[in-house]
Amino acid sequence: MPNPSASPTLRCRDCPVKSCAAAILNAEELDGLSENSREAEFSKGEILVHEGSFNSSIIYLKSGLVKEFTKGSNSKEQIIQIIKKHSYLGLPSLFGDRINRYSYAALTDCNVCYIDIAKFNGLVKQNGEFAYEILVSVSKDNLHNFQRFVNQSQKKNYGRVADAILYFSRNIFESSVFDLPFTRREFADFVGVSRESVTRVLTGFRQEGILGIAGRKIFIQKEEVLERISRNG
DNA sequence: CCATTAATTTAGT
DNA sequence: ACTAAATTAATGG
Repeated sequence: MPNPSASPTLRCRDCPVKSCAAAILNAEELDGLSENSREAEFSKGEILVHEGSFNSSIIYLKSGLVKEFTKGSNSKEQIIQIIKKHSYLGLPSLFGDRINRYSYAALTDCNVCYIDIAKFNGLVKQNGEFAYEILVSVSKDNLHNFQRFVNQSQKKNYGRVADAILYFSRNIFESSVFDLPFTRREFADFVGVSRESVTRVLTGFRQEGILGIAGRKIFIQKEEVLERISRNG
């Protein structure tokens, strides 16, 4: 028996990792979805979508971590957000635009489903509950992101880095020990601080005994202090 | 396939 | 900007 990846594609109705929205769909709708989606794998570092490209499908992230980013006018990269598994990529530029406004790159190996955009739009138009779930996720992202950006813009380097560490710990990994999915460069692009400052702040935190750091491995030793730094900027 | 080495990327100052 | 370390790609067996 050759290769298992040649096995028949998993039908959407059998998918064990359906999104909240897809969980709403009935059997026929799911079968319709199956006919309009393709699975694909990406390995760490690969680009899933390039900013500026046509928007021909929506991507559902079955597993892995993805960064959503864009280039500012100074052509510096800005990471908008980290996207966890079981959510869609490309929703911000789905409605009312044919162009992807952001790029997406795999931070870890990923499994995704490409969903034809016409099919996806069709479901949104036909099924109010499906559309509602999509709206919920778009709105939540919006709130979270704006809150992060507002906080960020009001803080200095130490506060921004502390914020990001807490963000990873609480929102992404739900643990006080984790592997940063970022290079220092990416970390800098995420928090809007220079690469040098990121390492300065991190070694500062380590020297104060707030964090343990070994390469990309982080463990939080004094969460209260991090919170205080985050609050006071 | 594995082991070396060369090249590129990353981290820290 | 520069150096050292680490990661990745290329080469040869």
